[in-house]
Amino acid sequence: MKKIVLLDSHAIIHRAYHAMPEFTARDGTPTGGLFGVCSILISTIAELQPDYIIATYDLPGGTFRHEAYDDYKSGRKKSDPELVEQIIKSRDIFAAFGIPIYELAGYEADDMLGTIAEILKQDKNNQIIIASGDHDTMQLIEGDQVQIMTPKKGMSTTMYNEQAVVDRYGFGSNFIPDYKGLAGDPSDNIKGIKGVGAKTATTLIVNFGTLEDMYAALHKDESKVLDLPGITPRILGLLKDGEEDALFSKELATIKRDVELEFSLPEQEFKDGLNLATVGELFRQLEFRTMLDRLQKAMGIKSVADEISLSDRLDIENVSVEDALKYKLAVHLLNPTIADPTLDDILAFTSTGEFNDATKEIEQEITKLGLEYVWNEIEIPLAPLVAQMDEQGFLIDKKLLEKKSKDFHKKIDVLEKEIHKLAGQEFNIKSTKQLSVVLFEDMELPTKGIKKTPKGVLSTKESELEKIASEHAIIGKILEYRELTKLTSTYIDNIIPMINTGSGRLYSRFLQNGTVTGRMSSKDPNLQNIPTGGDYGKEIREVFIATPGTKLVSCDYSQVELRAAAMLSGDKKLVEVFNNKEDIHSRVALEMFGEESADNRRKAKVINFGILYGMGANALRKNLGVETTTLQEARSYLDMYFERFSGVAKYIEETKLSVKETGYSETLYGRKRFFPKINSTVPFIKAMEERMAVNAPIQGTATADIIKLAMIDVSNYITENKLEDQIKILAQVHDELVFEIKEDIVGDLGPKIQTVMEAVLDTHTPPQEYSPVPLKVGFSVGNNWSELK
DNA sequence: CTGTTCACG
DNA sequence: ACGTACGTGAACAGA
Repeated sequence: MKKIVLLDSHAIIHRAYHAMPEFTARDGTPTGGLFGVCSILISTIAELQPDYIIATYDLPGGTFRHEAYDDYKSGRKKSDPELVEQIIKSRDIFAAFGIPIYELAGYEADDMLGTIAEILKQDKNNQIIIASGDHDTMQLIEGDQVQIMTPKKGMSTTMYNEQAVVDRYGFGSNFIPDYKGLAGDPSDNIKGIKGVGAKTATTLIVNFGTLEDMYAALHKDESKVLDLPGITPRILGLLKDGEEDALFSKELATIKRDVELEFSLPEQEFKDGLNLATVGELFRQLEFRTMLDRLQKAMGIKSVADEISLSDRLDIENVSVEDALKYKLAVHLLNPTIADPTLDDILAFTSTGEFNDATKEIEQEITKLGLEYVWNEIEIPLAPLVAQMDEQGFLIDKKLLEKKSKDFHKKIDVLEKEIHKLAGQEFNIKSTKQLSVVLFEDMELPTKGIKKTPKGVLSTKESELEKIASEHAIIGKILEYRELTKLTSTYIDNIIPMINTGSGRLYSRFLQNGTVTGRMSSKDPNLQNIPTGGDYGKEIREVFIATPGTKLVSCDYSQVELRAAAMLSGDKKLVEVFNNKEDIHSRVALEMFGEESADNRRKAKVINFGILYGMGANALRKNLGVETTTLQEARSYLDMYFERFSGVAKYIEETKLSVKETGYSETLYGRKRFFPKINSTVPFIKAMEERMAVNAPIQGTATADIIKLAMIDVSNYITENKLEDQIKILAQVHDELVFEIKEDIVGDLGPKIQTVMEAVLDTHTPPQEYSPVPLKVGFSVGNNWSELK
């Protein structure tokens, strides 16, 4: 079975042009319509996975229909020059994709579609899908073999087969020209019979079939027509008078299927003929940065957009891929605000545009800033491991996930109905704007103490809605609805199509240089924010399963950020607590409140985490609970903490001072983050820079340097002991590594990995003085991700 | 595209 | 008087 997609290029471009904002490239050329065409093309590829794609075009100038009828399509506005320009350029897109174009003077794209479909359907092994912007082409539908894909609201689409046409019109697709002959089609300025509308036309077709058959019957015996419901003597008169109009209109509305054109399927299937380098080059010219990535996703190619364009360009520069990657890592260390730098970011280091000149400059900068350690000992050795992790993927129980999708949708439907009932009206609960109006204007719920969004609308975020939860039962329902729709759309429905149909695994992309603090990030999908908490979170983690014969293992660093804070600050008590293996939150509670009750420990925990982020009194109060804590109390807690843990206070002050002098703060291994606005005269900006400057070394030491070193050491352990087939790293979640380990060896290997991870500071002596603190790694085993931790 | 909300560490 | 606790990615609405 071959799936062949026929594109009505004009319809697609018109739709794309009007649906998209007015993009322009840097040189001012309009590209919005072209962007839309690429998007539609890519989503069509993703959805249908066609074996062949063929495009058709209208040519400028009249068609045989204009010759027959002066007013054909005369009601249409003339196209904008911007649109015309993009129609011409759109041919380049199809050319780059290797999609053949069919067109013929005197005929419309529809006639090409009709003719090509007619030829292709002779082979019953061909399935033909006509992607069209409007409903004109419906008449070409035939059973399930020839179907139409038309746009729905927004960018989504609907498929029509024969049954869908019958459901919609009440008759088969072959009667659509007859229908237009009677009822007309205002969009093409086809008149039909004046006074005959959709209802009458449908009645007549259902009873008589084609126009010709209807008129034959009518000429024979008018009473048969008059017997039909809704057909009055007046309408009969219209039909008799309009016979010529009707037959002419039908002719205009009939798509040709026998245009003389030489057609043959391309020699290669679409995916084999596609040259990514060519398409990539076109996207670069058009400045569509994300498009190549989307195309590769659509085609199920597991590789990175940048890598393709990179290797493509490297041929020209004669530079190895390894070198390019290595210097991209260096560029990120020099300017961590650039996430995942490109070749251009490397070349920006020199005015000559020569790769080799740029590398000389970059190396000097790395040395000057003392970044050699992070670059050579952490980032470079890590790169191949991240690539391995990307390729490994995570096995998913797709059946179970699909079942959960159904269950969750059922619950959502019930909640939606309840919410609409309680509100006394139907509205889009997902729209914060609509929700705000319904709750605070229509239902007049109290607005006192409810914060506004920056745009001045009353906020509907969870923390605000909780304030009025007791006022009305609808609030609880809304919060539950939110939770459920969020989880369902993000972690169920959007994950299902990302599961590789061959391996059943889910492949995320981990970026080793994706964040300013040196942390990794994960995307498409993000495996670092899969829900943990609650019943629903558990349900989602259940579908991440171990490959048969293996177990999932999680090794997570316990309180690694607080330990990093201890190492960096050298605070006596903090270091002592970790060295004595005490419970840090209890100890802080004891120091601050004199006793370690459960509630004091909870408070201490909030304070501990807040300190890491540079929290102020207001924020502390909010997190401890505004009901139970006054601002005074919050202030005194902070004062007390800094008094008892004066080493931490000193570290914070010293960090701020040194950032003002050097412009950066740094991690234990010398990774830098730069703060150009630290001396800002705007108090808020300055304060924010200071908080970030204090947090960056802590976050960076713990969840960038240490975990990255752990990945390297674990990997070395695996290679040294030839365990490559026994254990795989599946994911990194900042302070946690998730592995898949062969069942029979997991009992031995698990603890070994744990030991390796706990030893990273000993294995890699930091390039600067610090106060050593032991690292602790937790360990858990299970058959799915929900059983871990 | 931007703004809002919310999932994770 | 208040958007002032750090770092992410993603979905959705609305323009």
